Amino acid sequence: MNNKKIKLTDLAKLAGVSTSTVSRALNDNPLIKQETRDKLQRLAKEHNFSLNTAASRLRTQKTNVVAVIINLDEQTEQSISDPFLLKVVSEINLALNQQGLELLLSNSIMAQDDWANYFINSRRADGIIVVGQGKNQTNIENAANAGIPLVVWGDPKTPSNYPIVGSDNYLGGLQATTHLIEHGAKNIVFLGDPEHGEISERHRGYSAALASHKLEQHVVSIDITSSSAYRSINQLLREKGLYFDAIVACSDMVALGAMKALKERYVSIPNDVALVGFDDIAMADISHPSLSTIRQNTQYAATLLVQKLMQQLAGEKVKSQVIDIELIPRQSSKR
Amino acid sequence: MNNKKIKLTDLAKLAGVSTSTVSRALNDNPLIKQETRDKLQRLAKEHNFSLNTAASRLRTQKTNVVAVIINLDEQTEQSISDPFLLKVVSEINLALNQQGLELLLSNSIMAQDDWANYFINSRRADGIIVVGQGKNQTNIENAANAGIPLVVWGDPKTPSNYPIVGSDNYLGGLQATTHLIEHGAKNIVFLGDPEHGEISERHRGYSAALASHKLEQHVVSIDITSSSAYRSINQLLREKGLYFDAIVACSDMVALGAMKALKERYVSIPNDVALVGFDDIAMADISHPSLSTIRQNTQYAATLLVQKLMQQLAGEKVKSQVIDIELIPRQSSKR
DNA sequence: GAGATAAATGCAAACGTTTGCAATATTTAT
DNA sequence: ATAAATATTGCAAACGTTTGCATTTATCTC
Repeated sequence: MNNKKIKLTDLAKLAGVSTSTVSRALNDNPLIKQETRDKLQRLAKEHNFSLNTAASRLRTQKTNVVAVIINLDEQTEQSISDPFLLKVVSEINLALNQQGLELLLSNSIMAQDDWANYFINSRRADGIIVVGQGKNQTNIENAANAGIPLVVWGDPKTPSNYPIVGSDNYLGGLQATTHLIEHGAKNIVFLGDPEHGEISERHRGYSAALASHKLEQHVVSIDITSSSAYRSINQLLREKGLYFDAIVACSDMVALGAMKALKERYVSIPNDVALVGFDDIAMADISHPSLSTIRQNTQYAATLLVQKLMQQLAGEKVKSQVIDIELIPRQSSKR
Repeated sequence: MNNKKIKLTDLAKLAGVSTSTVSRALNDNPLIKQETRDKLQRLAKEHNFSLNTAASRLRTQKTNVVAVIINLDEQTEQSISDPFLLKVVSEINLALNQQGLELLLSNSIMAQDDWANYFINSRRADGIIVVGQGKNQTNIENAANAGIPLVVWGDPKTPSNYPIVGSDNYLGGLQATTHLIEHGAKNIVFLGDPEHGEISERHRGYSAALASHKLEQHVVSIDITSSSAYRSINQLLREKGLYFDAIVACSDMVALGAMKALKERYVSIPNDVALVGFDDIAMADISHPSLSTIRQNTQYAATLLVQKLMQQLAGEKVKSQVIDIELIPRQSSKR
């Protein structure tokens, strides 16, 4: 490794041209003759030179960084345990990179409350992608009101002054429930917290499906974790017995937690209880019986999130967008 | 939102003090009277002011950012599907934040090959945490040789000129295998790629356990994905029948994939085939039968990784460190 | 081949902090 | 009360790019 850190000026001296030329050449500015550009880029590579991003950011007032905030509910440990959220982040990372943007990962510890100030005013990032609406939208709303580029992964039907990209949760809930009904279910439990952003829409879909078949609701409100599902189904069976014949779970992890409780008590799936999850995480296919679920197209969602963010960066106004979901029927609902 | 972006100078004017004083006050420099500090910090908050990180980074030559590189093997889709890696990242994020550091997430798309140059020379980050050794260590070695602050999550027993934090994979493999032998297994399959960094050590442990009991090896080399495991176990059963009575899997996801294949063919777990995984992801406990596994203490690992990185940033030399693993016996190996 | 147009390069002023050193205000010792 | 020591604050020069404008060089046009 060389003794001193080389900078743009040094490179310019070496090449016998001005710094302007080097700067433009390295940024592939067509003002500079192709030949010169090539030569300088080669030189830069040779000398292991990289533009100092701190300096360029200061000068250009752009960072090419996007902050991704995993918006977890206060104490629910959803983030760490649920592969789905992390998968979304992973897809966003890919989508950002394809646009030459970098991803600053953040849970809500650092950012505290004032996202606009912490991320944007401070020039840490050019825009924000929030993953998950959580129960409480005030943080998001404040950021949006501050007029910063912002996109949210969540339920796109939620009325909001910021763009939300997400699945058609209502339809998802509806389809999942209808699917179970069509397979003969009469007493369908909804397992999940109907207060929670995205999930409340799924619950609405569930309600609608039941209503149109004159069936009764059975809502069991729990945290979005498999262990919470496991415990509550266990308790239910103990205290009330098997009063239901199907479950619509608010996520696959929740469904899998429930599944375990059922299997342990020798409740047959899908014969005694049919089951549909939400998300289509890898485990849904791997579990046995495999889990019927509503697939969310995270990859498409990620590109859309990034696209909408970039449009905002370019000054355009963008709107929420609903992404189609898809029912993936597997063994857990086959009778 | 205000019309103009306010800067340090403006704040200084507002308060009737010099910029030096404001700068020091906001950085809580004890040179400044406590009273003044409080006043200025309050003023900053009032005016929604945040230091421009681009400027400070340029001036201080520090970013307080750490790049985390998910080091995935060329085409294996491990990263996206395996919850374990993402959990590690999540823990690292937490550990970094607790130290006031931010996390720049990167898969190897952006960074190309020259990590030192891309992340450090360019002042994108102060140091690098690499998650996973992969099959090929040259990228890591190059970065290390460039003399940049670097820590790797991997197998700490790998000889290297950079510090590696990771579980005692050899012992893990040994314990998993011994555990199965003690429960009567005679023909134990090792399911995983013995060429791969961390896994090769697990394989060595497996070999050692077999050797000391005079048992024969059965290595089935596969990608680190559940679907790959599913397919290969299926194929094995079809082509060779049930010639084994236990499996040591190189990860939980792999174990779960295998489990599915077994269950589908009505091979009883653990009676016909006992199973031990590696990682202890959430699903291990939720699967049915629950999966015995070797738990990796990711949380401790994360704090250690961050600690060692910070020591390097402070100029110290640090060494690799082995983290204890723990056998978690569950149903999949109980006979 | 001269004048005009277009292409390529250079000059120098920002961008918004931090910090060594100098300067001033405050306290302490005598 | 004065000198010396200490606690606070201010001055001004960096940090390494980018970019509008001026300048030089090459290419046309007639």
